[in-house]
Amino acid sequence: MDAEAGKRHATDQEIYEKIWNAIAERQIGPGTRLKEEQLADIFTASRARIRQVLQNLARDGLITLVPNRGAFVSKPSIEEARDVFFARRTIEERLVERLCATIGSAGIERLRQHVDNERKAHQDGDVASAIRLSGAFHMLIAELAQSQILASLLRDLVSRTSLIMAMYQQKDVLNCGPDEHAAIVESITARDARKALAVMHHHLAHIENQLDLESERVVSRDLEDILSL
Amino acid sequence: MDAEAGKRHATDQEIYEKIWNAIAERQIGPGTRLKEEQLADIFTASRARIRQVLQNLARDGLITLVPNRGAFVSKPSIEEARDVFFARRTIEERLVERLCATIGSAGIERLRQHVDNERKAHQDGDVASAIRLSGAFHMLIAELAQSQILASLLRDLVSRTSLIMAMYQQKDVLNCGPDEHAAIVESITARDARKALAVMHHHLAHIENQLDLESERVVSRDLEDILSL
DNA sequence: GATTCAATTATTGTCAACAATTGTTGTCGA
DNA sequence: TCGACAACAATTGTTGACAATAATTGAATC
Repeated sequence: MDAEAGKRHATDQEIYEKIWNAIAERQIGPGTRLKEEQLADIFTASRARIRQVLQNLARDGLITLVPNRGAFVSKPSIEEARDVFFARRTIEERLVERLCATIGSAGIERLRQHVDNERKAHQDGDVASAIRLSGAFHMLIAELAQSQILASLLRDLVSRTSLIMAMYQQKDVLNCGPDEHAAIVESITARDARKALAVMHHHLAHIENQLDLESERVVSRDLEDILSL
Repeated sequence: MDAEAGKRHATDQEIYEKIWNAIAERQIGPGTRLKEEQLADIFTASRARIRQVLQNLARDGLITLVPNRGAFVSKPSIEEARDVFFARRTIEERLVERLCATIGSAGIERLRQHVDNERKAHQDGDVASAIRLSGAFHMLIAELAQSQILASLLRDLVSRTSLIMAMYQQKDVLNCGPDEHAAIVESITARDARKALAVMHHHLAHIENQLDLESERVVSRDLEDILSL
């Protein structure tokens, strides 16, 4: 009994999440300008709080703050893109390695369930869900590996990856299909750390190799439509 | 011709750095309360900007923001401490591995020079410098490895490590002596990735094993003395 | 017609005052 | 003497207004 009342004031965290999601799910394209007042109107919050949130988003590399100009959704360069994947391999290979040693049956079940959901979204052609779940799979691995820190670091990297994909991915290639995720789960289940590490490496390399340096589409729809959900 | 004039207004970045350093170099102890107005006075800045800086520090885990209560220097639990070291091993092992493949003679020279400086501070009994340089060594490795992202992630982890040491390190054991750092440089110079990784692993494990779960000294001097340098 | 420069407008950066919250102190009663 | 309660003080949270800065428009000149 709090979620009604027309429109309650959103907390900083909620505003952050909304914008974060909108970017990570590629609803707001790279390069889009984010005006403070505009956001303040949308969330019925003061500019000061929006400002705080933007600062945080900038710290995660999702937006870029230009002094006296404002906030723009980041346009990662191809070098930054490769760096993101390097960092992801570093972290995620270690995570699956650890998972093989520590995961319990409940964890395995959660992974399987998740891949099933991914497969379903994929079959239904639900692209938005597919993208979201694909990122969530990697976050689930981090969560199960019980490293709070690496999980939070990876969270940022995954969202940046979405941004990179929005810019550089060839349009006909879908995200990562659920099959590679299934392979990862399989080797974790078998507790084969060597293989799990290799499969994860392959998976991330695969995504990276799909990058296309030419295309650079900009989406940029009206923010109001997206964020006021 | 700008550093005089009584006291120029410090930029946000500078304020952040000053506090960051004060914490990382263990001049401000864990648990110390950071009042906004107090800091505003010290830096002759408005509370709004201090607030912004505190938010950023909180995001890096250096301070903890309690709603309606204020900012406190974080007191990492022993579990968080172990997590930090796990994350550091993950990142730094990968960094030295890469360094073995990519470093040039100029980079090697910088590493050697740095270790020399460390050794000097160590011999002179200059504890403050020793602590600072010890952290800087790890940051130098990150910088030379040319991964912007891992470098910035490691930066946070190093500062958290300082905090952890301030809380849990047995008092007579010094930081990490320069010898282990020298060993790391040596194996990098030899481009022996296997060994470099092992030495780095050992080095971090060594530090972690020195942690003492009992002691929990709180320093907490007067902030004014520290930050107004 | 194109270019430079000035005036305008829109947007961000900064600040100081006000509101809300929390911790504390002092008082009253058992 | 101890505990509960109420007024107080100290600190954070929020807001709105104002100043500084950068983009834009329009006019004048070549």
